[in-house]
Amino acid sequence: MIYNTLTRKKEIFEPLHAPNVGLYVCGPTVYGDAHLGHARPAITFDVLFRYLQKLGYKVRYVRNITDVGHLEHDADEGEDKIAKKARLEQLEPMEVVQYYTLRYHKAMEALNVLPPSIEPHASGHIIEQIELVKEILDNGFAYESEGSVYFDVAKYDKAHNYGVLSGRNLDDVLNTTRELDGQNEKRNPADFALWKCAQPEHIMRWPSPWSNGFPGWHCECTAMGRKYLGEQFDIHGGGMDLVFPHHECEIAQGVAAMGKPVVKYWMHNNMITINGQKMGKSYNNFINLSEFFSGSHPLLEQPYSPMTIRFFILQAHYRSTVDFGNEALQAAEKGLQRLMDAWNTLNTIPSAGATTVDVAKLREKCHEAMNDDMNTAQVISLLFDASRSINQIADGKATISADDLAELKETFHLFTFDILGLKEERGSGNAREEAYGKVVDMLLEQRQAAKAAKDWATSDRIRNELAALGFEIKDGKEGTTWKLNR
RNA sequence: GGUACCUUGGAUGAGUGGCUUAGUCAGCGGUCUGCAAAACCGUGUACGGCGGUUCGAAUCCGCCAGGUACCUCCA
Repeated sequence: MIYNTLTRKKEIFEPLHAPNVGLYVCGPTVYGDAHLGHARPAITFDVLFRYLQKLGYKVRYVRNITDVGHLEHDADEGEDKIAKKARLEQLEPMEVVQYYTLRYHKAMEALNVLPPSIEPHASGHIIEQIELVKEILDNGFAYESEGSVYFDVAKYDKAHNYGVLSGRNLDDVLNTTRELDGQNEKRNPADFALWKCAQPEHIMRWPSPWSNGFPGWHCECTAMGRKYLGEQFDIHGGGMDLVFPHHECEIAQGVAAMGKPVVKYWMHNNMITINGQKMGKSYNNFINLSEFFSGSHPLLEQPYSPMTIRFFILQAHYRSTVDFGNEALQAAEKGLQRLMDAWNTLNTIPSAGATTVDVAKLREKCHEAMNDDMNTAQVISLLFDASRSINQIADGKATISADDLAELKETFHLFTFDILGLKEERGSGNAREEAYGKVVDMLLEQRQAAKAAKDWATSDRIRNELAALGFEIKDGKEGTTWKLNR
């Protein structure tokens, strides 16, 4: 069962072409560093991707990189964000795209988000987008004006129904649309651009039958979704803030071009808030993921590891807002540690005759929770229940049979690592080396104390055993130093 | 103004008619321990307000209060 934004109900998930599943998720616009808000859909749909695969589906997961097309209305011209940033930094647009795409991938990897099956760039699918615009024009749901092409919302609304996803009706949209650039080129203020004629200073542009320009910002998902997942596919996901207008327009484009709805299930994750307000670029209250990892942001009391953030996000249901807070993050950090400790304990506990833990029921309830619109919070609470049982066994207050122990290990691993995508974090290379180095220093302090007490047996033993491990100990005038010869 | 949604204990956050006052973190008491830590056991207070439906509501309905998002690029 998954919640479908289109019907506002939980529905049984039935793929169009089982065992294949098509999943499309709106990816980032690569003109800035990924922030906590970007982590939410990436992690949410990563878990969905993982779970569907575990259920035996063959999933093709498409997550795009938006590197063209988003108009910026607060700028004086209809210049897209990538191009604007590029001019400011005196870089080629594709240099900006490359830079932030790599940074995004790095952050995703740290969060243990699996790469999608296909990660198409909008700039690499201009031809498909032009094709889409042509089809909509041919079907009469668009018109050309001054080199740009606009979607005729009023005409579409009569034939089909505009606003099915967001629950709007056209009159409301008309009454509330603000004055925008190029409004005079449109027949109707609610019409949206399919192709935009480029202004002279606009550096990202492509030739088309209408003008040198660039595609409207809803085209890419429709065009690329169709190319890789077919004219109809199962699930389209993204943040709730994309419901209108982005996804609404996608639906309209798809129907206008192909005559039928493209997507069967629409899934939307909720926002992450900070002091009750959405975290976003436009509010200037966002915290980059790299700042979380390093703790370098005034609002952060300490660094938070990628897994802490992943766990923090998964502790809430994906359709609920989650409020950022140091106290909450610290609670997540400790909770995650408890879970990981339990896993390590699980691998050491002995089995004995009778079982006092109902492993089969645990597994069943975990599946139930996942099947109930991906209730990861519920799954985590069940894993904590299992952790308590594990600790009880370790304490000798409960027992488990060999079969059940194996089953528990498998179940625990399946949900914790394979489906929720958590992983054990040990310190990074440098942090570990530093810690090991300090241990050597401690031993040398012990040796120094032994030497001071003229306990030569102990001091020599420490030196010889360290030497055997490859540590060269050098007693100098200024004290003892060491290095590792290996 | 329109549309959608939210309001659960010190913090966070599941639940959506009785089977759960979930779980985590924090607090308190205990067991264990040379001391600690971890672990285990026990423990408190919650469902925004007011009505209604019902044998029974945090859960359904209505009204009120407060809040958020979208309507403009946004995850």
